[in-house]
Amino acid sequence: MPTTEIPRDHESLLRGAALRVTRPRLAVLAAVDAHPHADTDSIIRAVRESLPDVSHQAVYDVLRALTGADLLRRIQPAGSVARYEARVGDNHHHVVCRTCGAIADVDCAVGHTPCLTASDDHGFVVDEAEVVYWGTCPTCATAPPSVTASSEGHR
Amino acid sequence: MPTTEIPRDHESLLRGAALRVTRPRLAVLAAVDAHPHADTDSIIRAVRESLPDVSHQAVYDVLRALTGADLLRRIQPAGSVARYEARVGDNHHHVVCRTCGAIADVDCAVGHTPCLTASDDHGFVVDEAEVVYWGTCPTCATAPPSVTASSEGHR
DNA sequence: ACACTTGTCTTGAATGCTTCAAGACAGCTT
DNA sequence: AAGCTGTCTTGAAGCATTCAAGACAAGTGT
Repeated sequence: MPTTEIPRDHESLLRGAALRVTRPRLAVLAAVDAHPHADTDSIIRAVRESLPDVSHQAVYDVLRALTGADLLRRIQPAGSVARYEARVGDNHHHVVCRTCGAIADVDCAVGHTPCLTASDDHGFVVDEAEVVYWGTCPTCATAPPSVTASSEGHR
Repeated sequence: MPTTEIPRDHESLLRGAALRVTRPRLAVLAAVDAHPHADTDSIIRAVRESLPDVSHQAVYDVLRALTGADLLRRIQPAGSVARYEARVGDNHHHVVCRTCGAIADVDCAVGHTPCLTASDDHGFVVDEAEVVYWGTCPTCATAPPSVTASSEGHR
């Protein structure tokens, strides 16, 4: 994973979305590519490895611009901060660990937006069905239940 | 049927969950019953109509206790604050309006936890599948786009 | 009934993610 | 190269939620 290389891929992505090509934007795209499902803070730290002086505000701004242009996807499971991923266009879902918050991708079980059909949509015009699988990741499942971690669920 | 009460009343619900019966808790249960999908602030205001002096902290605490006892369900669509509903036990999902944030219930399309089977669970032990349908509610669909709303972002 | 014990509520403050605002600056077009 | 427009920097505020410690009341046993 050559992080020093300037990926022309990202540049054309930005141009294709009619967005200006700036170093913070390229760095954010690279950071999200390198760290899927990373939260904003991780992205900021990753970006600052190549651009030490970017402001957090710039990152927030870039993330919003890229999300609005459908170059990035923002996911936010309940109880978690905002996270971003570069996989867009395909409709895939996520498994979230209740214990540690780890996220993994899950391709749609049936393959072609099956859940999009709600039984009764109450007149809503539905354009997306988001599925979140809640469970326990392998690491937390095998780890011995610590006092602090196990009592998180209900006190 | 001499002494048997319908266990629907809130007091027996609390006792059944080994929780003390207090006025704030009864008021919170009543408020959530009256306002499905209400956010914390709405619940606080509703509770204070009958108990003007409850602290917000008490409501947060009660909501956490009731959620932990599975008497309430906490839902939190991305970009929204925490909301609570009294329907528990059945696995139903939600439609969320992108514009105004309105939420409506949707019974599971297939009826018996169908989405629980992920194509590849990455070793996660999945115990729940949460589905959120994103779209536009009837009100926002018919409402003419306001100046402020249209300039928010292009989508 | 009475006091005891434990969990609940009140008060007050802090935390942290995210956004707002105004000016400086740089990318893109002519 | 000049100008325009959108982007980045700086600084600070907003708001939902949580933490902490003490006061208080709901259950429980004598």
